[in-house]
Amino acid sequence: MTNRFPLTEEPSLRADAARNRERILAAAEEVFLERGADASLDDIAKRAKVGIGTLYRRFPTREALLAATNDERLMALAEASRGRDDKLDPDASVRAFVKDLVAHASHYRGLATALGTVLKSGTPGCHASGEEAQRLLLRAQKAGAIRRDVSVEDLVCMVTAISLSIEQGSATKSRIAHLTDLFLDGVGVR
Amino acid sequence: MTNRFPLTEEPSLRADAARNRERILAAAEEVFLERGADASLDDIAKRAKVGIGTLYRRFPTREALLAATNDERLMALAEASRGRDDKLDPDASVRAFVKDLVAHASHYRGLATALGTVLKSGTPGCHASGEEAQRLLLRAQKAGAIRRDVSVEDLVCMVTAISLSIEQGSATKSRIAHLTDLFLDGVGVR
DNA sequence: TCATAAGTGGAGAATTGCTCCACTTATTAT
DNA sequence: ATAATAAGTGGAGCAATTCTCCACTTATGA
Repeated sequence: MTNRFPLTEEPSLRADAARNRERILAAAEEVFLERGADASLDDIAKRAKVGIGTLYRRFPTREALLAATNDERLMALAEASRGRDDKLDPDASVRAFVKDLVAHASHYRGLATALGTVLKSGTPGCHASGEEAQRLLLRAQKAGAIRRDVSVEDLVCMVTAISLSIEQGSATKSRIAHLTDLFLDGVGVR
Repeated sequence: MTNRFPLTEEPSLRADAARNRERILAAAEEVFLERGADASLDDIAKRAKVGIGTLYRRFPTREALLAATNDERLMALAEASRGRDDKLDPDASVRAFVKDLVAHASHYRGLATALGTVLKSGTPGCHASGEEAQRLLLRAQKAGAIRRDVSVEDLVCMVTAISLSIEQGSATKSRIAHLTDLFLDGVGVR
């Protein structure tokens, strides 16, 4: 019962096209991981054993491809959050979610920079994690754990910032935790 | 008595080379402003009426050119901060400095992303603003206005994040101010 | 089995980054 | 002034990359 459609395309693809789509996504995942978000799209097409034209037909822009490759992970992230929030108080839920998102954005080089665009792309996973963020935020605000004037965009901005600083060199685990806590303290009530 | 050397080069350049260097910097400033930090270096060379080889000889990487074009502004920023801090309390000084830096990083598209690299480039202006940030931070920490566990890198990280979110669309003045205040609240003492 | 809509692949044009080196020019010593 | 030379110049050219276009191939359902 988990999404009957391949991933995002509603007007079901022809069998071979769907197969190629998956091949491209798998290849993109690998190549992005090895070379970062600005890897050559030709490389991805080659690894998927597909013409470059096919890749462009299915994913007109690099962002579309990035969004698609991140879709599953974002969906999982949203589900994980929903699945645990009766075990955590509102504040801790938000913290956990943000930390997950930071980990996600640091999955490979360049993803952090693209995160804002990716999250706006509207694929199911992006949508789900956006909704989840909204839900967590509201809950925490009702509980008085987070300031009223903080928006989901603010949270995304934080995650981007932390992930970027991780990318740009000084990337110790403790520093990540420090930055995350620092920023999360900032959005807390005074 | 304001720096006798062109800008950063110690082993004084030949007259024509120094002239060309200035022409490149002026052209780069214009082109970056029009087209963003990822503008074509060929365009810059053309506008400066200089061969592309000359540009590369003087600025081996795009980062070097970016750093050089931002050097003067960063120096001015540091000086402005030094010049006003007896009029402001430690907390307000830091806030003003950070807001200036955000404005600087939003000067053209792409600069925010490069800010971290630029600030590490070691040109006089970068060094001066780094020192000033350190000084302001220490002062505010001694006064108990800012948490002890906040570093200059944390501040840079904040500035990058805010500037990035400005670049990525939603860029109202009020939002900039909001984000800046939000983050600055985060680094304050509890 | 066939008509055709859907899909494919890759040649090629356009852009950009960057190197290399044959030439030109400023500077210094005489 | 002039010659020697160190410093500087320009741009041809190669390599990498993005993206378009269209002649061909293939899945599908009637």
